[in-house]
Amino acid sequence: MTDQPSTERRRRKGLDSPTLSDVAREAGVSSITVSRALNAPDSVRANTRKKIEAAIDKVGYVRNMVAGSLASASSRFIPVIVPSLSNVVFVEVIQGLQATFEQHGYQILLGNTDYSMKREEELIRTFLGWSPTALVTTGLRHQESLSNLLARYQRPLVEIMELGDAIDMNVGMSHYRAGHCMADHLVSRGYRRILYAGTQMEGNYRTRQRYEGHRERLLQSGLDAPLMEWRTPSHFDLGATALDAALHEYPNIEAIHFTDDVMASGALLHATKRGLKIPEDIAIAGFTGLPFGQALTPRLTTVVSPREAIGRLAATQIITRLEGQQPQQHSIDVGFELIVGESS
Amino acid sequence: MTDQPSTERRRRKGLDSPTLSDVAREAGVSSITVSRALNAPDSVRANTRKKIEAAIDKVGYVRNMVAGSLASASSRFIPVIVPSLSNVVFVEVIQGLQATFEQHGYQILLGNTDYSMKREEELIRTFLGWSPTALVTTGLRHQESLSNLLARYQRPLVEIMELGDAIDMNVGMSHYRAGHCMADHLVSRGYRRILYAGTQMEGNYRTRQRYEGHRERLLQSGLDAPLMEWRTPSHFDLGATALDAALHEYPNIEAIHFTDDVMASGALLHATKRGLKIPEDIAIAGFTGLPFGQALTPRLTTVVSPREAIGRLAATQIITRLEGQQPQQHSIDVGFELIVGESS
DNA sequence: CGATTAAATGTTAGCGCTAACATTTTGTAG
DNA sequence: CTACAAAATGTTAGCGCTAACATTTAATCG
Repeated sequence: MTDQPSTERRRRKGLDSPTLSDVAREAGVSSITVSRALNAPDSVRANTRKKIEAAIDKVGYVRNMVAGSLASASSRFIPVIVPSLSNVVFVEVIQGLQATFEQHGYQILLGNTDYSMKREEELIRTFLGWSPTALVTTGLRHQESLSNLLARYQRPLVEIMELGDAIDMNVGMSHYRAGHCMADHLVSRGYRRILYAGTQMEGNYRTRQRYEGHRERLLQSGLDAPLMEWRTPSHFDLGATALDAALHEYPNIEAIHFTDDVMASGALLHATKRGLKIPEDIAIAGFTGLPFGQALTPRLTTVVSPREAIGRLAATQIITRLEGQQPQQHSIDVGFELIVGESS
Repeated sequence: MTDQPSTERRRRKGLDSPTLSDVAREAGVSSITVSRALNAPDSVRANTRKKIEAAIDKVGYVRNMVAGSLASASSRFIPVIVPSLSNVVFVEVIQGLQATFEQHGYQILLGNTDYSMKREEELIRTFLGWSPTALVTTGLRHQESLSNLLARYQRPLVEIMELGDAIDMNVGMSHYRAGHCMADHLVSRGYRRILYAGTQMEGNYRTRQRYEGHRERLLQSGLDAPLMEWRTPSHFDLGATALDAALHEYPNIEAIHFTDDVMASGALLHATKRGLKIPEDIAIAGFTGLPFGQALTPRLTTVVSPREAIGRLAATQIITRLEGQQPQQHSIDVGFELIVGESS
């Protein structure tokens, strides 16, 4: 008769840690007021806010973001999908994104596709379960089912790295034009037998877009546009291997336009070691504008794009939209710059 | 009389997306069974599972991870705190962590401290609000208040990169011994006037631990252990600057032991450009074992540690514990390897 | 083949927070 | 000092899922 068994029937493990109501009780207000003090401090009187802050300290309150996200159906998470972390380019883009998002209280959920569109879709589907505030993914090409999904997505979405028909917003550059620009440089330097060489052109199709631009420019001058491709990831040693292979396959080649600075630098260093004169015996060009390419002698000719800026701009586009405004433009061309070193 | 206004009083925005119960209704089971089919497929009969899977497809169910995390008080998030993303070392460690965690369905929450212990504490406190499953942070030194917090943390915790008294578990190497090892190499090569040079030794105190080891070895042989330090982040150009400054300050110097391969490579390239012979005029050594250091001529002498393995091992330690077992050892020494190039 | 046990499924009650609406307090003008 | 609007705070009811216990169904055995 003394107990009330039915009342006590179930008990959840309930982390003993204090909750909003503990803080509220301590501060002598209701829990929604504490919630407001945390989420919109200006909507609470300074005096009340002070009491709440004291109560938070006193009880050692740690905010439960999960509960908040469930109640508000939004999580302050922003998934960022990149194809690789081995390529510095994406790391720098991420840094730009992170720096900007952090200032606004958003947290990146990093997803790595390894250049697989299937993986991209899986990752995005999983991340959607976290009620993300917005979405950032790499490239404009996706599996059809993912494109459909994204087209219906109601929150800000930025596709980065390239330019074109974006689902929502877009920050990037034209890889076609970058390839065209480098080819133009090489042709105008007087090189005629120019090889395009690199790796992973299936998965990283932007590499191939640069080749298309390159090819177009060579054809304009009535030149052939030979191509050599490797399947393994880009690496310094592969640059060396590629140079040997290229000289074997095309003994008269005058210039090699590599898909990236890593291979180009590897080739450049290897050429020097082989006693080849650069650019007299062979000219070398890269893409990306990595610091070590510019530290070499001769300096590597390359095309550089503002990688961290891509991240910052993408984040800014999203923040603008989240603040209820429309960004100036839905598509931002960050452009690129030709860096002419002594390697060409 | 037809309406029931009181029943309809409030309505939450309720994302129209289907929930577990929608799936359950469709499959003709209860929602907990659907939950089990997702979380522990083996606990549901194959037949039932099939019906549920069909229902999921039919209604287009997307799992709400937030609700699940709240109900279970655990989120499958594992925060990873690193001091920098500009240093490839940490990127590779993250790749190792991610690869392993992904296989087990855990998601990294990436935090970047910029070598600030204050920032580290802020990040961890925020991440704790996400009910993380475990925690990974860099280094053994933290703000006192954070150390106290972590000491009370009830879930797996790995401190990476260095060796010593860990709060819970530990994966790393001895930076002291690495510095000692390189100094030993240089001394045994016959160099006597050896400079230690590098950057950011306050924040990245592991750099200084290597100096301590270096210094100890030189003192053993009765040699001086001069030190030059810059405040700016490591960079190829800084390596060049450092070389000039070192030769100006210590005209007779025979060898320079740099804090990292980036500066060492920058110095090496700059020395070659200046017409200095390596290692005859000046020997150069680095730390990290980055690919481009090994692509140079002469190859850079350096110390390499298994960076991705650190990540994989740290993740494995955590997984082991989450599976209810005790890992073989709480502290794992991944060691390091001296790579002797032609630069020393 | 009924008794016993194990496996599968169901019922109920929250997890800790915030949206939506309700009420009280404060500020301001006449 | 009242009337009214605006600002601050409160009440209530979930968000969508899973822990804990309850019940049903299938499997095993003498």
